[in-house]
Amino acid sequence: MSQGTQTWRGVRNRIHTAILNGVYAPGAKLPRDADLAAEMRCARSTVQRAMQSLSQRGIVERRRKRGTRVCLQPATKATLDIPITRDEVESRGSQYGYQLIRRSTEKTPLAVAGVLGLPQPTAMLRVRALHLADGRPYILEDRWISTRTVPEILTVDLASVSANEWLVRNRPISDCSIRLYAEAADEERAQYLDCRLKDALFIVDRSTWIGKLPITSVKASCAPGYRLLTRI
Amino acid sequence: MSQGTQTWRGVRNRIHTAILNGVYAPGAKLPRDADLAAEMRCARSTVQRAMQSLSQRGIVERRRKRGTRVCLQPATKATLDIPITRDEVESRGSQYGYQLIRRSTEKTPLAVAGVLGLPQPTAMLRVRALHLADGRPYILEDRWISTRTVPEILTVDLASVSANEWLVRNRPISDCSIRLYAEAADEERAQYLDCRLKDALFIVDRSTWIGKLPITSVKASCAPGYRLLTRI
DNA sequence: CCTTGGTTTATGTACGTGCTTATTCAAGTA
DNA sequence: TACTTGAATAAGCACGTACATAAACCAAGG
Repeated sequence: MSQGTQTWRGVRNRIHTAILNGVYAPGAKLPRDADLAAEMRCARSTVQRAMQSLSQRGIVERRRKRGTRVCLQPATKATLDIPITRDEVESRGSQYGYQLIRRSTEKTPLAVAGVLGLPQPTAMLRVRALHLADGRPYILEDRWISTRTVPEILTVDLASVSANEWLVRNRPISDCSIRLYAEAADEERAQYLDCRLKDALFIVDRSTWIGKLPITSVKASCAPGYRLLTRI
Repeated sequence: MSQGTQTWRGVRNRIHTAILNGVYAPGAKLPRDADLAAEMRCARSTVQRAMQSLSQRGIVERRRKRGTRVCLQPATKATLDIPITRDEVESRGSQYGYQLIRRSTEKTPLAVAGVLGLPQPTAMLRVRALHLADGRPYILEDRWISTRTVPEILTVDLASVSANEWLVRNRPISDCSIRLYAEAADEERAQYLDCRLKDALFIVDRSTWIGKLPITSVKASCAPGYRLLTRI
């Protein structure tokens, strides 16, 4: 039964194609799991497994008691991998380099306090650093780290190990929010990234928390030519 | 036992914190499911459910016979929703508008044939269109559609319904590849997007297939100020 | 007519069993 | 030495049952 109708993938595909063929219109309610199971001649748990996959993909929506319905607004769901920068560079076969630019303690700007959910600007550790690939600028990061949540960061030698790496390897996170956008290079970034003023930069703005406690917020400016790809 | 150790979330959290606390180092092998289940006093299937979640998040890697090991290269995994542009605009509370710019049949450039996996440039339907939010330019799309895979597209009135919408609502896809990057506005895009030459544009370059057959490849240039956010 | 509280219903979760399948490892063979 | 074969192993899957929980529905009471 490698591909048969009895496997949860098979059941998922049958339900999916039924939806795509209009057997169940967008917004329509599907039969209850038990009935589908009977129809498909499989166990309810197999239908459940199939439905789990379909709802993760945003194809159906399931609510207790309300039942299962076909999503009204289909959206492409894509998964992004944002690895540690060192790993990203090395997996491309390049030589990784890292350079600390500045380390200071400052009050967060309102925007940073805002995304981190802080009621008011707070003093945090600010770290600016440059990641290099084969000696050429790759990503310039401007990072704020909460010294309340991560006091140990003050004892780390950020000239030899990047905050990026140290945090990922030492601090669990429970929540993460990412904003992606484009921005023109200002003078400082043009200098560090070795590009021209107003060149289009790809920006990855990421904040992380453990529970409700903010850990860090980074604005990563990627050198021109950078591309972020989705996984499958 | 809403939060107890017997629920799969509970088990997942216990295993996760054990990993984070270094009980299982990166790359290390975890006990087999059955042993973990005994240790946690739960069924093996509960451990399986927990592991399913952990491996989806990229925290552990599971292979038959090889067992479960902690991932070596932790990467933040984020999920992007790319909705139909109309839905995106309307869910922000704006008025959606759409305007067809040009519709033609041309041979695909090498780059487009390349991402779609075609051995050589092929004639396809090319559609350029502008999506508007509250009457202002929002996204300019330059789309190629395979008339071999989707011949019906030739009969669709693309002046009244966007290809984006028609395809999503009428054509199932099995694979999708997305590239995100930044690019400077050229003269044509500056004109349509009502911005200045060389302004930084956020680009979403997306290709879709059904099986091995290419459906469409779009390069969407977003108006300055556009931000793509991750879901949760 | 509105509130309230119980009943019903459909999904969510837990468990244990039995079987399948990919992979490794070691022994045996050319 | 290299290549094949087979046994052992650990995850993957399917099933059936039992119970938990959220939400919708309905009926009784103020």
